Order: sequence, then structure tokens, then C-alpha cells
Amino acid sequence: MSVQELAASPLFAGLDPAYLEKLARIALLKKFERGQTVFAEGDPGNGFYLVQSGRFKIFKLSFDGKEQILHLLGAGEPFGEVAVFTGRSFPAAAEAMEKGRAFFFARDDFVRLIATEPSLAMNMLAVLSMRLKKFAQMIESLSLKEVPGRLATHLLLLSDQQDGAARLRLSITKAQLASLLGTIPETLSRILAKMSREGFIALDGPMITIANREGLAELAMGAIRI
Amino acid sequence: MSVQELAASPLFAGLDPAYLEKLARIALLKKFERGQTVFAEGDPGNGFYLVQSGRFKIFKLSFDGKEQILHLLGAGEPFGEVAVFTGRSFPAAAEAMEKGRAFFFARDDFVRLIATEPSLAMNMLAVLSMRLKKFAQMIESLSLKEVPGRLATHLLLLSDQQDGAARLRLSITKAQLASLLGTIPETLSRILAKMSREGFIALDGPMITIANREGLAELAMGAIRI
DNA sequence: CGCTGCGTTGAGCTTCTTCAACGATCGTGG
DNA sequence: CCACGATCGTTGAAGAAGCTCAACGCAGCG
Repeated sequence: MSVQELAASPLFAGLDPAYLEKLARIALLKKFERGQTVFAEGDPGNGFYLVQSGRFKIFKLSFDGKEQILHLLGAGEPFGEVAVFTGRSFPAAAEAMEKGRAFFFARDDFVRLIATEPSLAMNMLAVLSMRLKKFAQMIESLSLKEVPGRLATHLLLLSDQQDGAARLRLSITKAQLASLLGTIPETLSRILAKMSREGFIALDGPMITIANREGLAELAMGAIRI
Repeated sequence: MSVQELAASPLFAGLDPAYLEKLARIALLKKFERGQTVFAEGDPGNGFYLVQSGRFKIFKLSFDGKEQILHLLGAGEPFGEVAVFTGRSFPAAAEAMEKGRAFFFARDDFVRLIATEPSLAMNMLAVLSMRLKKFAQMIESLSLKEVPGRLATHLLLLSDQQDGAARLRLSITKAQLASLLGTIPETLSRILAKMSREGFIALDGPMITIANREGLAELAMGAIRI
């Protein structure tokens, strides 16, 4: 497995090349087709994955089949690590959103390595901490904001990730965005339409242009409503 | 600072006494009064805390003052660690719910120690992983379940934590329980009353008795409604 | 005694979901 | 090449869930 690919991940950044070599030796590259399940919620978690290519989603399903996306992952991002350290089953399901590959690291092999390399442990702590922070924001959004507020927050975040660009391309379907925001496509569609009508954004298929950043920011923090 | 107290925490369990001694030397015991703020969301996170006594809550506030409790903490539980590893500010606020004390560990001191003691790192990874799992369940609850389902889930969890006891004592006020469940006291009150009317539970002040465990389990997973 | 925090209940209203229908796009197989 | 089904997105009408606002009882405590 290519050491360079591993080094590109935040999880393995800054590690000694000798360690990367060891990691590469225990990694197993797996292929996934669009829609293929990586693991289901509750499956025994004997290791974790690192995305090599393609995109993957981590999600929860309700009794009646509604989906809540917890995480969207691209190249270099790990998933399924929680099960490694709790020593139990996966707390959510994972699925490939498109054709792609992921490295698999078996728990025992990985734990052996992490126990001897403090900077790997520190990197992993940083990854888990970032995730916790993100989850805390998600909980805040779901419980304290209405859908327009969550959407505004998300759009501003997207813009930030692209150096403040006003013109954004949704890289996921609107149905998936709805699932990420904890709502349903119909509601999202209505709210996008309303935001457009009121001049906050401009819509054009999968393109969204931020037309009133201050207004969106006020929506995001709940200072105003639409 | 007492080494025994530190050793009782899951975070420091199984560590070499010599390391506990080092930890004890960098720990700083702070006192808090009921209602006192430990840190606000956004404060610079220069270290983390470990509860010695009393209870603390971690929470988010909305623009108009509504509160979402993320976490309730008792003796031996750490909080504020996320900021240590993301190197940034606290992602939520912390407050003492009653008179209590907490050890404070400064970031730099702690990072020095954790980098030399793999089992401390592994413990910390386990703690963060458990939290992530809990947050994932919270997100699932908020987005995929209605209030009766969340309440049922919580009651069953409480019962599990007490070896399956049917008679539970709420250790927090109902207003705080509402905040933990992502709702408001009025709604919680109504749903408790309805659950009692329909025979799922029996109410008596702060005591709740599980009268129909199977029914509650079906409520919890969303199989039935009330 | 009066105050404050906690809990409950009622009425009205907002938000969101459900259910249904429909247009557009796209890939596939006949 | 066209027809078909599937996915995606949008819109409307109706209903459910939960929130807001208000009032009130009750207990603990200065």
C-alpha cells in the first residue's frame, strides 16, 4: 500500500516514515461499489477504515427507515475508529456513496502500533476531538435551531471551507443534504425556495449563491426568522 | 493532590503509580459554587477538568437563551478535553450544578505527560470514543425520535445503569431532564402524564416506576406511539 | 410572611411532516 | 433511437407534534 497516500491523511500526518511503512504493511485495501454497505450499525467493530477514494457516509436509520447522516467522508478521512477504542460494535452504519476504496486497519494490529507511537495517538486524539466538536454543533443545531437556521449555518460553513466563496456547488443531492440537516427533502425544498424569494440566496440547480451573507449569519444564529 | 482520587477515574485507571504521581503534581484543585460558570462557550481552552466532587453540566445556549444539555458529569469524569486536542476554544459551556470541586490540568503539562505514556493516551482515546458514541445516539434521538421515544430511551438507560431497577429516582430536576432531551418542561410534563395515564410508568414526584418495560422499549425504538 | 424555583395545565399557534401528484433528467434495454 | 423506469426535485393540502404564553398550586426558605 502506498506510504504517500497514508501520509496525506491528517491521521498520519507528521509521522516517521518508518512508522508509515509499518502502517502500510497492516493496511488492507478494500473496494466498494456505489450504495454498498461497509458495515451496519451493531456489526462487531474489528477495525477501522481510511478513505482512499470515493465518498462514504456514516448514518443512523430510524425504525421506519428514515436516515440521519452523521458524517460525509472523502479521501484521507478515517471512519469506524470509535469501535476500535470502545472495543465494541459500530455505533452507526457506513455506506459507499459512489465507487471507491478504503484501507482497512485491523484493531489489534493498529492498537499495537498506536501504543508505541505517541504522535499517532496524538493525531488520533485530535481527529476524535474534532469530531466531538462537530457532533456538539450538530446537537446544538438539531435542538436549538429550526431548519432555516441549520441550513444557513451549513451554507456559511460550506462557504468558509471554500475560502469564503459566495457561489457554492452542492456536492451531494438535496435529499442527502436534507438528511444531513435532520429534515426531509420536501421541507428543505420549501425553505430553499423561501430563502431565494427573500433574497438570501440565489438558486440554480445544484448551485447556490450567497446573496446576503449578513442575513444568512443572522438566520444561522437564530436572530431572525423567515 | 491525592493520587487515589485520580486513580479512581476511568481516565487514569491502570496507570503506573509513578505516572499518577506526576499527574497529581500538575493537577490544580478548583472550587465551584452552585451555578458557577467553569467556562463559557468560546473561552480559550488552556486545559481540561476532572470532577472531584459535585456535579457539572456541559451545555449549549441558543440565541434566545434556550439551553441544550450535552452532558452531566460526576466524580471521576473529565470535561473540556476537546479543547486540549483541537488546540482551540471550548466548544460548549460548563457550569457547576451544585457546590463541588474539579482538578484542572493545564494543556501543555498534560500533553507532555500523555506523549510519554501510551496507556494514558489509550484511556483518553477510550473516553473520547465513548463520548462520540453517546453523541451519535443523541443526534439519532433528536432527529429520528419524538419526545416520547427520547424519554423512553432515557428511562430504560437509567434503569440499565441501576441494574435494571424498575423504580428510578430522577437525580436532576424535570426542567433539566427536558433540556437533556431537547425539549421544554411543559412538553416533558405532558408526556410524562400521558405515559402514566397509559400505564407505561407510575409517577410520584421525582420517582418514576417502570410499569411496562416492553411497551417503553417499543416506544424507545419508535415501533409505537402514544 | 412573601419570594422564588419547580411543576402542571390549558389555549392557540408555528413548524414540520405526511401524503399525493407531477415535471425533469438520465441511463438502459428493446 | 426511442421508450421506460428510476431518481431527483418541487409543490399543494392536511394534519400532527411541539412550542409559546399565561395562569396557578406547591414547597422550601429567607
